[in-house]
Amino acid sequence: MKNIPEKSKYHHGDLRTTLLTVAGEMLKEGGIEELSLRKLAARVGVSRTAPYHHFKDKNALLCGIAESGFRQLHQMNKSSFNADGPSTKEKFSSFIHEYVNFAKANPDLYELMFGRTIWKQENSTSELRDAAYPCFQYQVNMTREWQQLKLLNHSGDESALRASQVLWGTVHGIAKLLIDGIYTDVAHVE
Amino acid sequence: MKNIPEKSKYHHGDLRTTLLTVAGEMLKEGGIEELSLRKLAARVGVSRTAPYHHFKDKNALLCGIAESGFRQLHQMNKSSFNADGPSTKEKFSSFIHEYVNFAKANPDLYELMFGRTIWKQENSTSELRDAAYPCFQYQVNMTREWQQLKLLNHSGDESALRASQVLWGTVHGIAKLLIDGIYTDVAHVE
DNA sequence: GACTAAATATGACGGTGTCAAGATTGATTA
DNA sequence: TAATCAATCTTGACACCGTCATATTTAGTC
Repeated sequence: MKNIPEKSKYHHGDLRTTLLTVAGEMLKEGGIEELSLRKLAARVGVSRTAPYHHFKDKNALLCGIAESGFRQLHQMNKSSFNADGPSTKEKFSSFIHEYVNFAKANPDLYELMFGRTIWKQENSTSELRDAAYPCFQYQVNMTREWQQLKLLNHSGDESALRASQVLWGTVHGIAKLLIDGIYTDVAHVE
Repeated sequence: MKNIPEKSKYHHGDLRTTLLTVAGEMLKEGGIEELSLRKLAARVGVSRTAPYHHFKDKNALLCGIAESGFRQLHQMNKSSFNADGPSTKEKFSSFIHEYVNFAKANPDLYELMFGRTIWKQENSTSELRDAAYPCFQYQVNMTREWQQLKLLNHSGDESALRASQVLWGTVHGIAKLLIDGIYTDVAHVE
């Protein structure tokens, strides 16, 4: 796992990355309320204030976690959309499934990514936005193609942006209902 | 506003209700992270531990807030659905608008009501469930009627429950996107 | 009027985010 | 090589927070 450490003790060498990784683990284990900077620092084996040299805030740390979540999601979408084998329709279906499964597999991460905590007010880091917006944009692009291929209702003057918002809204809503345990089956999506 | 107090000082007389009201105000003002039991108690003019005689937990207080939110939403749906004047189609449209506007007007309350905080694990109070489930059920019933009136696609063996889940998921997703400021216009919903 | 139970208050404990000031180290440069 | 410096990490401190145990006050009841 670790190849660089084992040398010094004082300087960790790769604290920022380690913090993000371990924080992600803690988020998955106990949800966001179990994620404290102090416990995180203890778990990494570093003093309580060490993280402050890599993240301005707890909020900045959360933004960092969400950021990597968006990159992961974006990557997932790309490889799903650009797959060679399956037909467009199959790829569309698999996109939906993958999206919802991502949310279901990482409920707390998903809630963090799309929740109010990091987005409201001026909380969002510029790095977060740099990771999230391309991800959003990619979904708009996907929607545009699906529209052109008549896979989606291109009713009237519906722009790709609006269609994407509706489509994404639907998927997002279903994902959230799924996360909160009200909806349990992923078998039917269209 | 207040008619009962001004008598004793030690016994508030209606603490539980007051706590819920003021907590709701604080939620609206500063979001959930600005809502602490201590500040709430101070604002109400009572000691820090007084609320514990009316709510077991902070979580129980949050459940109480969400509970009244669900009752409000349920009431809104009922009066919208049972209105006399407008046609069914108009009522359907107004239901959607009202729902989304409710979310937009009370973003933090909405996030609390449908968020992970109070629903995950065993956090939800039985009183909360007693307020929320009928609200959910009512939406299913509304959907069933709309289906029967051919206002919604009754494609194949789609049950009312499933249709409701999809419809509600869509509206919910759009509402959340709206709250987080990505989506700004409420003009087009169908 | 005495008693009981509910409502409120005070004190204390461990946990949290974060700032300020000092200690340690790796890299730079003279 | 030796000195310097900036980055990194630590320790100490502060103000919050949720919550428990205990004492105090009051309202209602017999």
